[in-house]
Amino acid sequence: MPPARPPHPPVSSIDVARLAGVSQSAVSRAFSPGASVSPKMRAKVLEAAAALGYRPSVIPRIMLSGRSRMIGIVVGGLDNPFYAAVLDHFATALQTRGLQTLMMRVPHALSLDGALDQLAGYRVDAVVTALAVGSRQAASALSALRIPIVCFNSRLTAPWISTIRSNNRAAGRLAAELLADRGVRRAAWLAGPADSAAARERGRGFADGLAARGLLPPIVLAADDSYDGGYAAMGALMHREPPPAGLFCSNDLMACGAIDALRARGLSVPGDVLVAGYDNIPQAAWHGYDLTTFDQQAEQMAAAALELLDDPATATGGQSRTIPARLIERGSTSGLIT
Amino acid sequence: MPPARPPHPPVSSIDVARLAGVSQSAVSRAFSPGASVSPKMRAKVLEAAAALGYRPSVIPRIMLSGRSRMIGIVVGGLDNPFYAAVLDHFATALQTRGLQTLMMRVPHALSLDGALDQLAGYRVDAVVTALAVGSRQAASALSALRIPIVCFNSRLTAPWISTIRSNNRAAGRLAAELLADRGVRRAAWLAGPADSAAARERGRGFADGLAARGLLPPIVLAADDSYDGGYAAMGALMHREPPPAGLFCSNDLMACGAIDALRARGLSVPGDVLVAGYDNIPQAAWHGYDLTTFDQQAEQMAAAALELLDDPATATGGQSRTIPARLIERGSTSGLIT
DNA sequence: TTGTATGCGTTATCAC
DNA sequence: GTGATAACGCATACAA
Repeated sequence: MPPARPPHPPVSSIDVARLAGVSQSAVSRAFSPGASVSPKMRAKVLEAAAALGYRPSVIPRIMLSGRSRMIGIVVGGLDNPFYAAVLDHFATALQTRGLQTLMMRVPHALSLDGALDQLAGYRVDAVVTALAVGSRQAASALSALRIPIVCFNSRLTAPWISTIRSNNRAAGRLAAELLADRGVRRAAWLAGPADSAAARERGRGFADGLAARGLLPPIVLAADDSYDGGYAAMGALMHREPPPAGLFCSNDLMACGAIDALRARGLSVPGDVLVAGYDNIPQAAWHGYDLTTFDQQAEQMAAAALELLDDPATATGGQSRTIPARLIERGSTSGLIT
Repeated sequence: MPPARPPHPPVSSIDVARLAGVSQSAVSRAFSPGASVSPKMRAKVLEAAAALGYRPSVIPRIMLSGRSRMIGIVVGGLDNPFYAAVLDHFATALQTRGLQTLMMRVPHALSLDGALDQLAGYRVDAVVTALAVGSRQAASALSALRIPIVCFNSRLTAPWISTIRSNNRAAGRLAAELLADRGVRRAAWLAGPADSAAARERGRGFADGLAARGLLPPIVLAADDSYDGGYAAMGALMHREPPPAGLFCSNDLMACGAIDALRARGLSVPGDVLVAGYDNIPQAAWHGYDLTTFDQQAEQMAAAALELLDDPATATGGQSRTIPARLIERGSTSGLIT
């Protein structure tokens, strides 16, 4: 028994050739832009193709060329608008170049290699991920697949693995200086989950910046990487002690939660507390938050990733590009405390 | 000259067979779960495969089986958290079943057929889209592709095209009743873009519900389908006349904008104006908005779509399923106006 | 310009 | 349990 075919098999070039009374290669040529076909032949083929509803399959092309024109993208949850924006920009950029987006959603950073195994089976030309590659051991497993991989905001580079990063540490320093300039003497750092290297760098930069101004180290709050996490952490802090005058959050989602927690306790932002975040998600610009933040410029990150992948010399990995985060100053840090 | 191959061709089963000194079919069997291979043979093959970094390609399997195990999903912009959530749930559901997500992002609903042409070339097993199929003419073009298509919130069904809908009209009525029960005598409807059939139904239901209570028809505000659209439309209304006591918005994003516009004018929600939205995006639950809304239950919509596609009898289209929207009552409609 | 033949990497069938 | 072989749909080198 032959392998089970789908109930409605797609029309093949042979079907079209039969109907048009020509060879199968003629059909192929009629659909190939630069091929040598007489206009008459092309017309005959296209007519038969239209009658049957024929679409050339790219699958055999993948076998012949060894390139699928599909790029795998691995994301960890689109409930954070920043990741949704990254995916959005990336898919748009890929389509402009005639590439497809094979998307995988993974629950944890740990499942990255499992996802990559599957993507490798589909022979994706490259993989882009917002997830960090945790260990050097995981990296060598990925290197073994010999598929170009670009990570956003991961420190690590390796054969076949490149990195696009935001200048997290400098941004953290800048946040500290901004708050200090506004008169903040006592600041807090709302840290994300411990496994994010990028968030750690932002926190370190923030502490550096405070120290450079002769201020005390920040109160460090650990929280879940979400609106609720920011809300809960800020609420918990205020049970114990008076809130600091300045708050820097490892992302905007947490910052929005923190702001709402402060306001729920009757405090004003920026009247009583200045707040800054990171990512510049759309909600940061909403009038209810008007949040000062750092724009990671997702569009440029996507462009940089494709640039790395386009060039055979850099596609084999080991590259690192830094896209500077731009400070977006808004109302949440405009209150002047003196 | 043979066709240009990529600089680093993937390892094939023949390479593994050569290294292990076995036949190529033995390699295939070693990687097929239920095949008859001796443990010794399997071990030998797996060792050689690991040494070379071999991953079986699914591309030839697609050619033989006629099924790619890829589902195309066409979305129109992830800046709306609702669409991001739909995509998120869908990708998760697909992965649970071992299916891949081939994502396409299209600028306008008009480009749906262009996107489908490309997806057809990749021989996706089905297509799911949150975009509405505009005309019956467009539908017949899609039907010709003979690929199962599931549309969210489109009215139209056709051969190969099924629909998963929210009970928009009933929800609109319910919104009207809720506001009327709270003492609203004069209400407004913040309509989305004209091309959304779902939004139109919500508005019609809202008008129906107001009429059933003997109230005047709603003030209709046309706006862009976004936060800024809601903000601008609400702001413009207040330039002309006093705001209505109740507002129903065709989606949450616009509702958030409208709330911020009201507050920017010194009005309170829900103190002065009651507001309800649609979609139950995460931001609706944020404490700053606390927005009453209708949950479209994206997870169930995704499940229903897969159920339609799983059954060969329903995969060929013409089906319609309704997932009831659940009213989520929050603080934005809690003010009692008497 | 057009037709014929070959190969891409895998699975299924058949003979051993 | 194992190896040889056909087939999937298309693009290409070559022959006509």
